[in-house]
Amino acid sequence: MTQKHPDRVDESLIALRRILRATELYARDLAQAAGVTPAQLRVLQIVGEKTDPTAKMLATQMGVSQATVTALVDKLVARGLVTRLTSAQDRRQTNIRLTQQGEDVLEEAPDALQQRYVRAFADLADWEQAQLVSSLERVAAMLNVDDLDAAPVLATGELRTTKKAY
Amino acid sequence: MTQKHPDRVDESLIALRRILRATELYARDLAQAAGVTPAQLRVLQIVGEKTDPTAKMLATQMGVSQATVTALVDKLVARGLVTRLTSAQDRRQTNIRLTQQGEDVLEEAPDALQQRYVRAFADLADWEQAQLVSSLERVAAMLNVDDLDAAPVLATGELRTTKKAY
DNA sequence: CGGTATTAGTTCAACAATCAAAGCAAAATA
DNA sequence: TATTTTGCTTTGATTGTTGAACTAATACCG
Repeated sequence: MTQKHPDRVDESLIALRRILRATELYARDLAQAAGVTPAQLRVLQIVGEKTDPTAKMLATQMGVSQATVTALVDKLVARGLVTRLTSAQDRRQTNIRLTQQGEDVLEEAPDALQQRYVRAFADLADWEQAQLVSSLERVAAMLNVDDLDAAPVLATGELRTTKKAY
Repeated sequence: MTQKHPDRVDESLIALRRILRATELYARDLAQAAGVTPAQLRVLQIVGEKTDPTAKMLATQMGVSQATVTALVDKLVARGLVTRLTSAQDRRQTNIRLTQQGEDVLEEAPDALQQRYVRAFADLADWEQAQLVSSLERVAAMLNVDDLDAAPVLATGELRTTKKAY
């Protein structure tokens, strides 16, 4: 395929990088405002979205080891933001649940970045919204890590030697 | 303005989170493959992009304190990947420069994620590329990224603009 | 000039995040 | 029942991170 605008891939990468950087930097301020660390806030957010996730689910979702989740949950328990519940179905499992205090912390987290985004999104025309969703989902699919994980060994060597001039 | 499709903002947020998660998770694998930690790889990448940045510039770009940069650079110096140079103009400043070994590490980082993205991007039709760039830049603007110069680098993968060899 | 303030960077002490390895208890399997 | 697997915790170690105190160089101001 002929590439008419070789700069575009750079432009898209730059925009992506700016998005990543903005969200990453903001995550720290947000966590600090919530009175917890960024990693702890991530746990709180996931626990708030799912219903009583297990430690395993948290580890998978966050991409860290179970040992790390144990340490993080320990601290959240010590702060009274979550509780551990031994699963009735499988007593090896531990469900993590928000306490009222934990819900309050999530509730009061002033997620200005997301709010600003939501507001700006709402101001777009209908077709612009549709296009944005379509583009973001396409990028997400293009970055899909699951596919990378499916063939890790093949990826490295094959992709590096492939000279895909564009 | 009337919102005809209230689900769309959620869809876009979900897609954004997938993008963030994919890049974050992949960053660790990439750093491990490069033989350094994620934070250290970020330093290497920034040093590789700019020309002899100061510690202050690194701290600003990464969004961390100078003390953190000092610690990170210490380890990279110990591994022989960068060197410290006292600035001639302002002898308070320290410029960080890649060693040959540091350049090698960057060069050999098997950034499969970015390569995958670039290849997928290249396969898009011309108008699709244009739409994608437009959407991503719009999102970046919506996040109010009045940011400094972002390099065309995705997560931890380096884009070699001079060679165009993905 | 000389004195003071600012800036760049390091050091230090403390805490948070992270993981591998080992261990333990419960469930699954044979 | 015996063995294996699974889910989680504990332990021990390393890295990342910061604020505060410190040094050195530059800038500012009378």
